[in-house]
Amino acid sequence: MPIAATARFRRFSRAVTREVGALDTSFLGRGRPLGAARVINAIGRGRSEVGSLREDLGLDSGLMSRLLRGLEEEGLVRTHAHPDDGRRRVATLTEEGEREFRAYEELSEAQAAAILARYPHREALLAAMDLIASALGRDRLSLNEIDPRSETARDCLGQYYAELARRFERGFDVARSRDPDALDMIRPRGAFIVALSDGLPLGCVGVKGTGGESAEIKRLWVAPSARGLGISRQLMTAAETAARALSIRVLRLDTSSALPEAVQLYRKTGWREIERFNDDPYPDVFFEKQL
Amino acid sequence: MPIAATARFRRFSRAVTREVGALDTSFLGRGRPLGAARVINAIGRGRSEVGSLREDLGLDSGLMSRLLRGLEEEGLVRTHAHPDDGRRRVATLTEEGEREFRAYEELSEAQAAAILARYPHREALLAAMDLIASALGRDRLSLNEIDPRSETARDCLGQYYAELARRFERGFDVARSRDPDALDMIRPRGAFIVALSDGLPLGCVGVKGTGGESAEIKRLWVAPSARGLGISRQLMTAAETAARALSIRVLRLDTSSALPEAVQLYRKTGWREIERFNDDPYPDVFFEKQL
DNA sequence: ATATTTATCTGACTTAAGTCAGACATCATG
DNA sequence: CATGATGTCTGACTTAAGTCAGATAAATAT
Repeated sequence: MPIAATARFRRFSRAVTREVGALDTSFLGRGRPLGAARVINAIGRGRSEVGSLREDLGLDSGLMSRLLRGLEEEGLVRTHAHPDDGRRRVATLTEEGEREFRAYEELSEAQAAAILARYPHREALLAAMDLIASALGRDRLSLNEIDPRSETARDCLGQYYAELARRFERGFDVARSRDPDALDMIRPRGAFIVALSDGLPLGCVGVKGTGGESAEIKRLWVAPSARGLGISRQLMTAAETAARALSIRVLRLDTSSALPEAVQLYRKTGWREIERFNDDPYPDVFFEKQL
Repeated sequence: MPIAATARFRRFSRAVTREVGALDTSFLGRGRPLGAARVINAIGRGRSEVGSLREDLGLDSGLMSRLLRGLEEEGLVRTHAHPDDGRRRVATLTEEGEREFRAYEELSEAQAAAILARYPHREALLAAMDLIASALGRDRLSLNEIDPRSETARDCLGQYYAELARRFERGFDVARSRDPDALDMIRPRGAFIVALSDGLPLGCVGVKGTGGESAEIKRLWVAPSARGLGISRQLMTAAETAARALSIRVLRLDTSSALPEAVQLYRKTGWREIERFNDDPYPDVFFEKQL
């Protein structure tokens, strides 16, 4: 490792903890100690079982318990036994707790906006932040099957089309391509999978079913900031698993020699190149895989 | 502001505080509370007056005092009165304190290396980190006059030459260019100034004197990760100030139309384009400024 | 020379955070 | 249904961090 690398890393670490770290350690001025504020936020984000809360926040069970009692007394949280296991407890926010959670969210948004407003070249700064967040958080990636008509899915697809437009010499027009019908990518015919990191979509893939034993892989995309982290491979594995669960026996896909990384990936993961099987004007390479 | 910007920022902030922030809040396993460790590090980095220590670490004077007493008892720190002002106190590390400081540095380096080792595409990751650190730390930039033969200066110049080689169509060879003699960029003939952010050099500029009333500006360079933050302008201002202090009345410089940002900057800051004044093969634009 | 300001220090607090041992109820298993 | 394991809770601690009101001594102003 070159000597300078750690120096650069440490400079980054200092700059960030000074400017950004304060954000996470601040109580955001709501008159509540950090621990309690963190619990409210964790519950607000969907962590509800006490055990997983504890793990998430890295707290001792005694401390966790006391924090929850405190929030209960404040009227922000209610706890009840887990329906399947009376030992475990589940915490939920009361209406007032929800309000408090939203107040924290708004303050946090406002702080983020205030910090960003201070710097020029915001897009470059954000792109660098995306890259770092993706690299650091790569083991926290979650693959979720969602509705291809949902906002998250449309967000991914929009970025996918924009990228194709940039990559193809003649541009790309969705209308001219065979846009898979959304219903073909919903169970039981097919599936649509997104890779989420901390809520932000970083990639997607669709399995477009026909109702029979064959299906097509469509719309494989990974955000530029998250490339090189093996996300496309994870997405493809998830897509194949989903296809198997749908009793699909053979998968096909079309792609383009203008996307060499994609072609490479398919070659390396057991796909066999086949003859053209459609008359879509954009693709010029075709693959098949038996499951 | 687009809605997504704050979400991206917050994702970054979470990822970073989780992975990197822990570095700064950890005691690095030396059996000493964080506060004391931070004091050792601040002194080791050259903060010695108690007042500036306090400001740097953001501590109450009582707390600061107690931390210093603790470290004195441990035999790591010695304090004595400031020679010019008996009220102020100056803290220095004892030999044992120095050892302790180096131990912290080594642990911190090792942690940085361990984190970096986990990620592929290290150069891209580090470039993103540089960009962010420069943006966040831009008000912490310090301009220092140093010896052009020092390691820091040679580091800057090396990057400068590498950049020229990339930018010029025919490449760049230092030997073919009129490399300013280092002695001409040291007082009393001239000066060499670097911009340091948290110890890392982000830019440089040289004032190459002749011994008379005129001098040349040479080697203006800013690290790619730190462009667009106004550093070159700050460097030029510092160079002009240094030139005035050396009783120089007229500054000249040569540059190239292959470096449009530089040409732009000179035009905007009171420089007048003049005729070619040397036969260096690389430059094709020439400027002059009366001080 | 005296009064005021400034930099640091000391003592007496508070608060947040975290640890540990044991209590208690519930679940899984023979 | 007895047994041990599991998840949560309570009480009794410790430690780190930080606050605040003076005390003290040196510097500066009047």
